[in-house]
Amino acid sequence: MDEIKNKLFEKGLKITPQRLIILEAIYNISHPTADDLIKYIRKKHSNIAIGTVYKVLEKFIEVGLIKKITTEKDIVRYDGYMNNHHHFYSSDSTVIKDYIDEDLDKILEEYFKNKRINNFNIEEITLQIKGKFKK
Amino acid sequence: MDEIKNKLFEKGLKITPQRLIILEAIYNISHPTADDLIKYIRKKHSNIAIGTVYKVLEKFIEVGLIKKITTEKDIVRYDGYMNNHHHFYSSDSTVIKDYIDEDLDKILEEYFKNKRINNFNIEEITLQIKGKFKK
DNA sequence: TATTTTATGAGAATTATTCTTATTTACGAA
DNA sequence: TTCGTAAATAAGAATAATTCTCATAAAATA
Repeated sequence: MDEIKNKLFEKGLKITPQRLIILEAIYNISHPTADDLIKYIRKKHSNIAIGTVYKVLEKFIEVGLIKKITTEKDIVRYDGYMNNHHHFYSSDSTVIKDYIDEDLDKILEEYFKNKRINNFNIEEITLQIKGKFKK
Repeated sequence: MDEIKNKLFEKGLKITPQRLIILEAIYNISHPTADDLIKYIRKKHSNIAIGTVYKVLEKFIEVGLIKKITTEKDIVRYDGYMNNHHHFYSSDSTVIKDYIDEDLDKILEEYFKNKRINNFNIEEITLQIKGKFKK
């Protein structure tokens, strides 16, 4: 729990019980929706407000503690893993899995450096890999 | 307009005025939301029902006429361009631009063929390239 | 400890999407 | 061409996700 406290501190955020609980929940659930987080948190802390969760998530994004994940759904998902990585998306369920591949990142970086896209400043490249998980 | 009629026919869909109007609108707006489409369509055809637009979009996806685009927002965007392609996402606006690059597609296909990801059947790889458009 | 700023809770408001039901329409068969 | 039927549409209610408002509470810091 002190690690989490530290993360808030490093980003210059005030340390509140709600923020500690929410950040820990993000680390414990894979790519959660706001609702996933609320349900998870309310098992132990029944009185956290929904609006608070949304506000805290927004703040975390602002300071770079978490990111939104892109999906096709009208629901937002969050990701607490901040190193560059990609995602496998199940085409027949809502499961999303991280895919970390630094070799690939280098290949892409090199590719686009040579490509010289001239009207766009690339900040980040993320692959969405759609398909089916084998059981 | 006959091309659009033909697209519906090829997919075995009944040809209705609403479907023709909606599909044409999709081709005329870049990566529209349902609301973009409704507003655009209602300029000329004020009596199309919102529910109809959603149902038609769903049907179009089902038969492979359009796709949903992944975004970070709790709003769904649609894309009528069905060849494999990637997207530039503006990090300071909602603008999305297509990026077509068959060389890159081949490189990625090759890369993942060699990589032999063993618990996942890849169906489609899409790059999200985030950054800023230069003015 | 007092002060000030910021965060939180509660619930109303808003927005996007889905659902329901009655009516209408497209289109193949007669 | 007309008819029958399954499918599509309109209208609006219902739902779900998110944002907003504002009064209260709690952090940080002087």
